Amino acid sequence: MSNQKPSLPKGTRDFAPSVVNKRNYIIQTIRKIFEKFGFQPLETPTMENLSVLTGKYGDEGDQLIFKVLNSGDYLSKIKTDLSEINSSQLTTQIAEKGLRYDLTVPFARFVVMNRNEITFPFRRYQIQPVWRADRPQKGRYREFMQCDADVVGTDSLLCEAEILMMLNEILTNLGIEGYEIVVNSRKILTGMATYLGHPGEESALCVAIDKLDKIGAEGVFKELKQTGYKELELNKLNPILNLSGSNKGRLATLKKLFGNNNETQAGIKEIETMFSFAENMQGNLNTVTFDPTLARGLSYYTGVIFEVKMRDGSIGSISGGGRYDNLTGVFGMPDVSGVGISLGIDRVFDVMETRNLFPKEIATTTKVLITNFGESEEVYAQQQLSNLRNEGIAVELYPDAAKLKKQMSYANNLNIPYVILIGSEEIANNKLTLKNMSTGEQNTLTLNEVIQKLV
RNA sequence: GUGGUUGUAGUUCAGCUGGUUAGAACGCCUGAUUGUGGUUCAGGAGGUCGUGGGUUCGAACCCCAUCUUCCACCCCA
Repeated sequence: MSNQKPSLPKGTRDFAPSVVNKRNYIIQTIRKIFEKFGFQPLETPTMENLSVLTGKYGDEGDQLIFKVLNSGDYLSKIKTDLSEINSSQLTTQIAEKGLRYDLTVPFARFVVMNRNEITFPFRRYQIQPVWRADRPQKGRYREFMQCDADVVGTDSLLCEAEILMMLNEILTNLGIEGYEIVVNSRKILTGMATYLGHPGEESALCVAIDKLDKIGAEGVFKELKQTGYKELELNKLNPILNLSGSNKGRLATLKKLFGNNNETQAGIKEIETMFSFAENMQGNLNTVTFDPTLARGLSYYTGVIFEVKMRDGSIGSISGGGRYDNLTGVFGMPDVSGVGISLGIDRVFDVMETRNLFPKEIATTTKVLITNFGESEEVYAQQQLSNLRNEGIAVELYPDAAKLKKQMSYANNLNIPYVILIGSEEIANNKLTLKNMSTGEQNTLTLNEVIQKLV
């Protein structure tokens, strides 16, 4: 038999038990908070029909969708001459399914398909992996986990305000500091294009203006000139790029600047309303920055947009989202407004790992190891094992009568917090010796005393 | 998708202009310590140098291809 070297597809990873425990810690924290805000869980299939996915993420996005080859002898079913078609035409003939690219579009599809069963407004959260055929980099994987919370069926800005609250609560609970929730409105960007004399051309503006941090005002201008913006028009952009002061001050300045530009004023109003709702709920707005140059996000956003980034710039955004007024429209269900955010737990993980933010005790789910002294102690040990499990304590008995040193280092390496020693003395007195592995302290106790300490 | 970069022990990395048996630290195993881990000490095991070709008397080192890693662009969690 030939010896083949095992390997993993590019951009995918195994998660060892200690890593899964850390990821679960993040997921549980997020889930708990999503549920506290009234969101209900939803899961959708790994695969969607390509007709559902295609065209929702722009041309670039379409290319990043992993396609799933049709089953059977798909080649024989091709009707056209292979030499006359290109790869993308071939793709439509041999692949009708693709892997989920995000959780928002499958959610929209679900809402449309189940519109008669759903009670609106519908709040759901969804925690599942998604796949993108992107070129991997740090914090960028081909398979990664997204945690989404969306509300559809209302255009109330209460939802946006709640998103700010949830993000704060999640990140604070995880112990993450130095993050910034950046907000803007797509309407402000649309209005900005009009204001600069290019109505309806905000996408070029968005692409350029979003890079302000990276390439500076000159870079933005240079890029916009290439797409048809003129020097004179661009000068009007300066006061926007140079906004300073508090969120309220910036909003006020912008309001004056844009005068009777209705689109922009509507966007500003949205942000103001969102802020005041959050204030009513005692939300912390110190972590929130209104930035009219934030332009990230997928093409379907129409209202407020969000992005969470680390102030030290150590990683790309850890969360993004916004309001989309017509996502269900493409599936034949118009006039349904939705808003949501997506947290990338792989990036949250990377931030927490580099900053050592994971509590030590989550490294394992096992609470206690019972040592194995050999055949004569086995019966008693197995009984105690069962007694502890019946109390809901996560416990394992070392399966072999290995040297105690080996059993102890097993518990130590796996970060199991307690060890119970059962030898002839313990059996004779009907007791257990409980050792705390972090303090080294140990006591001989009755079963009930042990249970009280461990529960 | 475009351009660049990386790959040597379980892990992180040395390895000179191509020249004998490829090194270190940490980890692992054994013992000091037959009822005590995390510290200490003594000893030991472990590598087809990512993979496949090529150049050469000779390749971890040079060339080509391929996979992988990371970076920039694009885009994004």
